Amino acid sequence: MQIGKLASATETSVETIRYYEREGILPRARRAANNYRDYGSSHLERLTFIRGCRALDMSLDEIRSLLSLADGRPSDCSGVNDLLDAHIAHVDERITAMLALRTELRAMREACAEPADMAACTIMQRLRERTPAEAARQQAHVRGAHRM
Amino acid sequence: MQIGKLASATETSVETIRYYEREGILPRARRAANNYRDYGSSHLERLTFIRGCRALDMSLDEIRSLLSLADGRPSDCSGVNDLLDAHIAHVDERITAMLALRTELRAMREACAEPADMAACTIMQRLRERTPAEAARQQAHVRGAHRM
DNA sequence: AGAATGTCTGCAGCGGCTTCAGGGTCAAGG
DNA sequence: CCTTGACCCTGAAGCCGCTGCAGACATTCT
Repeated sequence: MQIGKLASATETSVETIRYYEREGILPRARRAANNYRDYGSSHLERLTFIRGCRALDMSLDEIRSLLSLADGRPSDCSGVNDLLDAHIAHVDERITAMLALRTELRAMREACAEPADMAACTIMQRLRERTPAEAARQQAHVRGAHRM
Repeated sequence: MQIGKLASATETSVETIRYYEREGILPRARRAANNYRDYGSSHLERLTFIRGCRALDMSLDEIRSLLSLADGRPSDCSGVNDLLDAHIAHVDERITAMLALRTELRAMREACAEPADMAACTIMQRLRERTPAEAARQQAHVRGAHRM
């Protein structure tokens, strides 16, 4: 199977597949005589798995962990459960932060129901008056990434 | 005011302030004789505004728009309202996506309540069986960025 | 004089791609 | 045989919003 077929079969772009290979998350394909990548069903399965995890917003590192847990010596799946729990907790945090954000945004927006003069615009006023402390309270978990 | 003081007054890192200057979102400070940046109250206000917007998860481009709306010829604030509406809509989309994501993750996790054999782990099974179509449904709005 | 602290510039790195430049390969049609 | 077009290749740069680092200069304190 050429890369284009694998791409359409998994609804992944060709570039993303090459990126996954560079990242070592998708094993290298063997090459045909013309140097084209040649994929088999194991690649298809692996990539399907990866894309499924990505759709659940796992990081490539989380996926790597999952894959190595799966490939490891026969064991129970408690490591998998733990990883999922941690991921769910992370998603929870983001949801909480985003809900608080929305509440605040809506409150601001409603305070300025009918367009006023720019100088009198309550939205702009509130933005100007924000203290760092207020601002800081939000910041933390809004952004999606898995940084710490 | 030196950059360090501005940084602590706004709870922003020194590097971020210099970054904002490079990006042209914070005007350049005049320089003291020793080439140190020297900030006044207008910079403090501007940076406070910027950080407030960032805490509301606006992109630097959105903030730029807001600032140019504010600096533009005396007008009403309907442009500001529109921008806020668009931003709120965007936040809504992300929340919806994240809630769906959480529902799915929880369902997966619960299906594998007590750790089983890896081969039998329902979590791993579901990850393996995911179709691209299923995966695609989520993808879209989970990620935070303002790309289209 | 030396140490600690602050500032300066410029550049590289993060994640997860996406895009681009500049090429090679191959099957179908004229 | 030659062209067209669809596919493939590599390597590097760009996206966002920072963050961190290296190496140098300034200032202040002891």
